[in-house]
Amino acid sequence: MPSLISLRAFEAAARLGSFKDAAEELSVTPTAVSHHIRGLEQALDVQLFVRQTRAVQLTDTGRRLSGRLAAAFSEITDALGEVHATEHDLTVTTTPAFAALWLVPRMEAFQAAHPDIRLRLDTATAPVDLTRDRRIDVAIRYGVVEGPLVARTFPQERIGLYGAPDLVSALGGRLESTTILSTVWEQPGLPPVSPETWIASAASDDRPRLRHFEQEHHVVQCAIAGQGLALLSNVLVGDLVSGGLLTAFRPEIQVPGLSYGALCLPERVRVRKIARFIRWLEAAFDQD
Amino acid sequence: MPSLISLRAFEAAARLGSFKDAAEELSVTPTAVSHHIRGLEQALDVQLFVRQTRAVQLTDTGRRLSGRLAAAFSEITDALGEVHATEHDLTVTTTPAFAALWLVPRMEAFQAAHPDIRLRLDTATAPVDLTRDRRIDVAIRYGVVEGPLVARTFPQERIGLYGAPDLVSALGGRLESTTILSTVWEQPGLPPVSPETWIASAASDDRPRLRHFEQEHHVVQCAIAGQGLALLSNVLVGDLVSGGLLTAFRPEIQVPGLSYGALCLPERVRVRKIARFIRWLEAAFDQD
DNA sequence: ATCAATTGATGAGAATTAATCATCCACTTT
DNA sequence: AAAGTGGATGATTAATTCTCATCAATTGAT
Repeated sequence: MPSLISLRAFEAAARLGSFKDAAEELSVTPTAVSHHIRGLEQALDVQLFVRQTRAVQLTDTGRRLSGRLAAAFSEITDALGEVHATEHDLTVTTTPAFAALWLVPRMEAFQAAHPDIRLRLDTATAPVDLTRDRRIDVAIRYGVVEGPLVARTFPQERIGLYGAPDLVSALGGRLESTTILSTVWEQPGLPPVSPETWIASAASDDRPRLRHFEQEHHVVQCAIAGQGLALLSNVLVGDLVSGGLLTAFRPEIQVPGLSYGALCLPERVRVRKIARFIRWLEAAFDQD
Repeated sequence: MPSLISLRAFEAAARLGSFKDAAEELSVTPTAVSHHIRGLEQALDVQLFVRQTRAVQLTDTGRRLSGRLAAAFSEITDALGEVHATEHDLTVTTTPAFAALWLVPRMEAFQAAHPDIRLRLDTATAPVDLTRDRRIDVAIRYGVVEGPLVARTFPQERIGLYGAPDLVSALGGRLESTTILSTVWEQPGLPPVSPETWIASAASDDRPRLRHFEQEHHVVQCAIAGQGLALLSNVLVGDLVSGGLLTAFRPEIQVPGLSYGALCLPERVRVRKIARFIRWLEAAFDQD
């Protein structure tokens, strides 16, 4: 059997119709390709190319062979790619807000710590069934943690009011003249905290305006723009507070929220890339 | 991309479940296989085998990869085999009698002259349509030579009576007491010579018995056994006469027969293996 | 018409890969 | 306990693969 390398050289030359181009694709010199193809022709005792001046042309036999070789090599490439993807690509699904406010800013650190794992984010809004869609490796969910999927629940969040620093200091602890920005939750029971809850916790008589958004993300943007106080989880606003974009309004009043949890199929908890990611998640939560 | 050789080593090891067996299949030492697979695992950063004592076991990933690699390598092997077959296997179809009496005894000489061409004989009795069945390269036909397929017609045969030497000398030129053995021809008009024609040519009044066979081959066997005189072509009996198995009865009486011809598709006359075979056929006919 | 540029062919030598050798190791069998 | 088995490892050798230096045959541009 002729060497596989010469077969690959032939396949590339056949596909590109040029030894020179094949050589370039394979990162070798045209000489190497020429040698390989000549050797192949001798080994098979078959003419594969008709040499013309400054050009080569496939024979019928060469064309038939190259077609099948192309299919075989592409199968090999695909198979290797699939292995790499399933071993080294990690797809995480989570809410847009958690992704944007917590995960994305930390992804670079994860990549630095695990350069061999490529993190892919799935931000489709519909809840994903891990048992169905095997392309998802890990889901980070908020609140309800049910079924056999739990891998790890992270510390309970605390919910408070956050606003742009200028606004917060201008208010001086009074809510009367401002707006509370909050999110409309589709799932019943989520979250356990509403603007009213917070006001009750603060034992305040103020009656601020209320504004509701579909997307938690928008709540945040609005708050940063100074248009009101956002009712948000400490987990989500942590970076924004450290960055000086937001600051807590009466930080002593924090209502307990729910928890984030990382979920994956039980049989996959020990898959290396998944175990690594969850371990990294734990450490990152602990650092907050 | 990891080296194709290590992929092949892995595929063999996966298929056989043993580095040692894979090494044997590939005609290398187990050490080489071990090195390759380790290198592959490092290149892909994936574990392919779980090493146990004196045994290895595929991981899930390894199994998936090896399956696809096996398909790819088998495609490569098949493609190479097909190329070799279409280039170096030459399938000839002809009549059973011509095959047995003329071609087969000369095949060895052809093989010696063209060791890179493997001659295959198709002795199916039904006439073959070369335009339909592309597995047949050359047909050697008798008599009717029609259509666009003619490659070469060989010299006209002569038909005479042949018998075992003892019988022929015992007869002393008289036909009365013997039997004429001949073949029943399915195609009308073939051959142009019947026992009656020969008797007429000999201007003989003898009335020998006649015996007809389906197969020309059987006529020959019967004649060799001394059971009568066979009406046969000089082409077919040439070797038997030189070998002393048969001898001509009244050799001066020879009726002209038809010709054998080699046929192939016009566009394939110049294919190397076909051209070589036909050239060899010509030379062999000339030698008779 | 000349001269550079392009594509491929060749043979010799360098560089890279692959294979082996010599040893180990962890068991299993006798 | 000794011998046998299947695999692992590192150093060394063998083999393959690639490049370099040159040629050759055109084509296209000046």
